[in-house]
Parts: sequence; C-alpha cells; structure tokens
Amino acid sequence: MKWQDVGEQPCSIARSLAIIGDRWTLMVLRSAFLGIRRFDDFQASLGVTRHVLAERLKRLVEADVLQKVPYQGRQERFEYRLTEKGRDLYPVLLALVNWGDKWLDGGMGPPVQYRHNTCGHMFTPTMVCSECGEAVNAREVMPVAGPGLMGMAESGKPG
Amino acid sequence: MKWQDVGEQPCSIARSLAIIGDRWTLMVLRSAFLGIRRFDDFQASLGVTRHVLAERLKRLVEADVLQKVPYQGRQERFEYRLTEKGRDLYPVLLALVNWGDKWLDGGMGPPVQYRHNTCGHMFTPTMVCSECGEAVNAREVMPVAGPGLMGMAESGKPG
DNA sequence: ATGCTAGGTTCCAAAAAGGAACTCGTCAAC
DNA sequence: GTTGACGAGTTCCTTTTTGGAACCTAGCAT
Repeated sequence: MKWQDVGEQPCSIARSLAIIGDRWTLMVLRSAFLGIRRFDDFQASLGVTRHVLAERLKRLVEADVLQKVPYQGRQERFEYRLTEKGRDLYPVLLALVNWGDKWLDGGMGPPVQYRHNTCGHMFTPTMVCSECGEAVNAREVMPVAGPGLMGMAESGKPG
Repeated sequence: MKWQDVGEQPCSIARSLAIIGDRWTLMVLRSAFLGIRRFDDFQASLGVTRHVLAERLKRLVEADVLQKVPYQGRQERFEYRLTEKGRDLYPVLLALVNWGDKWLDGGMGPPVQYRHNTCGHMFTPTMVCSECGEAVNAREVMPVAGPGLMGMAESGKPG
C-alpha cells in the first residue's frame, strides 16, 4: 500500500497520520506553536531543506492546519499561522514532549519544562478520561465500532 | 540537516520524533495496541511492505519500545510486544485519535469509539494539567528552560 | 544600478519506499 | 521421505522522497 492511500481507512489514527505522520511535519508544527510564522524562520529553526519545507507547508495549508496570511502591504509576503484545527493538535505535541521527557532525557532531566499560566504551576501534561477524570492507560480502554464505520466494514482495518 | 540527526537536539519532541516520527511507525504501534504481535499479522493489518516493516520493528526493538519475545518452543518464532516505554506512547495515539475524530470524520462521526472500563463510560481522551486538572491549550502554556538544557544552549533549538 | 530580503523553484545525487520473488528452518500431511 | 505450508525475514529492482546547493523574482533601500 502506498502512503497516500493510508488516510482513506476508517481509522482516525490513519487519517491523522496521513496529514501529520511523516518526517518533519510535526517538527514544523512544533515551530508553529513556538510562534514561528515565516518561511525562512521555519527553515532556520528546523534545518530542513527549503524544498521539503515548501512541500510540507503547502500540504498543511491544504489540510487547513495552517493558514497563509499576507502581511506587509503590497509586497507578496506571507505568514503561516495555526488555524483552530491546527491549534487542536497541541495535545499531540504535549504527549510527545511528555514521553520524550520521561524516556529520552539521557538522565539530565527535561530540556524544557512547561508552566500552566492558568494555575501558575509547572506541570506534566496528562491524558485523562473526559468522564471520570482518571489518567487513561491502554489496558483500561476498549474500542467499540462507531457511526463512521458503518457501511465500510470491508474496506479497511479499524483502529 | 539529515533526519538521523534530528534526535540529537535538546528537545523532547525532536527526540521522540526521531524514533516514532516517520511514515508507518505509529501505524505499527497502533496495531500493537490493538493486540497484534506477529510479523505477518502486522503486515496484513497495515499493508506496509515486509521490507519496511522489518526495518521499523528492528528500530522499535532497538529503542526499547517493542520487545522481541520467542514463542512456540524450539522453532525460532517471535512476538513483538510493547514494553512499558512503548505502552507509555498510548497518550500520543489517543491524541491522534481524538484529533482525527473531531476534524477528519467526513461528517459521519468517529469510526471507532472508546470505552473506559474503569468508569464504564464512552469517553473523549482529554489532555489536562497535572496540577489543576483543567484541559490545557497552547496559549496558556509557557515553556521554561529545564535542567536537560544546561550546557547545550548553543547546540540546537529547544522546544 | 546595485544589492538585500522573503519566499520560493530548479537541478542533481543519495536515500528510502513499493512490489514481488526468494530463502531458510521447522512441521504436518501424503 | 518427498511435498507443501508457515513464519519471519531478505534480496532485487523500480519509483518516490530527501538532502544540498544554486538560482529566480518582486519590491525596497542605498
């Protein structure tokens, strides 16, 4: 199967990964969340080639994760800004940060820590159940067919 | 910059993505969380080529995300099982599911829903602050230099 | 008029992915 | 006691994607 076809399955993970699941795309979004908005700044902050960066930005704009906004009047210059859909990816990045902090810090502690301005504390992002508020782990969760699966049961694998 | 070098930055996102941030790796882990353990079953459930699958499994074993466990006695057969480090990636997948459910369902509702066995309810995975329990969003969070950044300030970009 | 800046393209070589066939022990069936 | 299947890969070859560097283009500043 080609990677392009991955997003057509009735699986939200596959669909999400078809947009953001390759080399560099999540790094681009990391930079976007840090406030970077311009092509050359993305390029400098990431070290990715301009070629690949241009392609990734284009894809993210097409997917409505970033928005291309003109600035500086008459000259054709653009900023890439997160849309609401893009900002909604923040938990994905927090989950990655959290995992890296726990397992990949090389014994030196986390390179960056996070402060929750609302409550004023340094915090650990925690994935909880919306209903009971308890931290969720894989063994306590059971997948069940949802409405978006109907009529597609033959066409791919769920998840 | 080559992708291989991405993981050497003092940034937990970069380090995490160096392991799981390419095409197929998170799909492999999705299958692992669904209970798949054998080479041919991964291949059938994903549609990835055997070539790529073998390389990804090897890398995940080297990174201690999966563990290769022999089974069936004398014959050299193996199961790939999630380690604790691997199980700790569950929040990353939940965050992806949640985003896909919200933004990529094509108006049909989520293909798969999740039940939290502990409390018995269908739920939405929610990323909250460990200190105050409120849902976290990007604008309320401020990154601060952590201990793992010291002495490396020149060598790369944080995040 | 000359150079700078931002935001790209273009070109080419190197690496990775897609696809199919092949290998290599063990085991069960004929 | 040969044949065939199973599981877990490997090998070979073609197509796509990256990586790296140079080039392009409009407006602006000197």
